[in-house]
Amino acid sequence: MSKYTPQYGQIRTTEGLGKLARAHRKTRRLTLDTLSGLSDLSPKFLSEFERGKPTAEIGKVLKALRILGLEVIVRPVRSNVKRNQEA
Amino acid sequence: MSKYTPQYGQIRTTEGLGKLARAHRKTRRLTLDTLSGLSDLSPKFLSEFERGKPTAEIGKVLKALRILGLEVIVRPVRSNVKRNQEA
DNA sequence: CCATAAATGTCCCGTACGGTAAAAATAAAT
DNA sequence: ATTTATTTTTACCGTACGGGACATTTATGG
Repeated sequence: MSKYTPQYGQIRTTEGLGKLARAHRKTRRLTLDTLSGLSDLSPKFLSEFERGKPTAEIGKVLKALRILGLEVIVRPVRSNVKRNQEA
Repeated sequence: MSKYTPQYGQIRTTEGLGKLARAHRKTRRLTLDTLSGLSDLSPKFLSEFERGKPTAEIGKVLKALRILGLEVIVRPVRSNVKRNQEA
C-alpha cells in the first residue's frame, strides 16, 4: 500500500481534500509545476492546497480539481437521490 | 417547478455550488441567520458564498455544507470506482 | 552515494477576506 | 396595501491571500 493511494469519496476537511488531490495527481504522474502550467495556478498555491490550507480560495480549488480530472458531487447526507442518476 | 429546487449532483463552479446550497437551505426552511448561528459563520459570508463568490475560503465553505447536511464527494471523472462503495 | 527533480519556504507586494454593526433593499406574510 | 422577515449592502477593521522571484529542503532515480 503506497503512501499515495487516492482515497476517493466523501470529503469532510481541507486536509482530506488536499491529500486526495495530491495522491490523485501522483497517480497521473503530474508534477506541481505541470499542473501549475495547465491550471494557471502557482506551484505555491497548489502545494499549500494539497497540504490542507483551509483559507484557500474555493474557485481556485475547484479549478485545480477540474484540471486534475476530478469531479465534485454535492448531495444531501444519506441522500434518497439515486446515485446512478448523478451524471 | 420552484425557483429554489436543489440540483444535487456534480458541481463545476462556485455559482453552481452556491445556488445548490441556497436551494437546499430553503428546502430546510433555514434562514441565513439561523445557519449563521449554527455554523458560526457570518450572514454576510454565507450570503456571498451562496451568490457564488469564487474567493471564499474553502474551509468555511466545507463547514457550511456540513452544517447544512450536504456531503461532498470527490472522485475521478468517469470513475471506474463503484459508486455504491463511496459511503 | 550523487545528481537532479520536485516540493517547500522566504520576502515583498497589491489586493481583498471575513467579521461587526447598522442601514438599505428585497422578499414574504398578513 | 401594509407590515414583518430576510437578504444584501455599506463602512470600517485587522488579518492574510496568491503571485513572482529566488533560496532551501526533500524526494527520486541511477
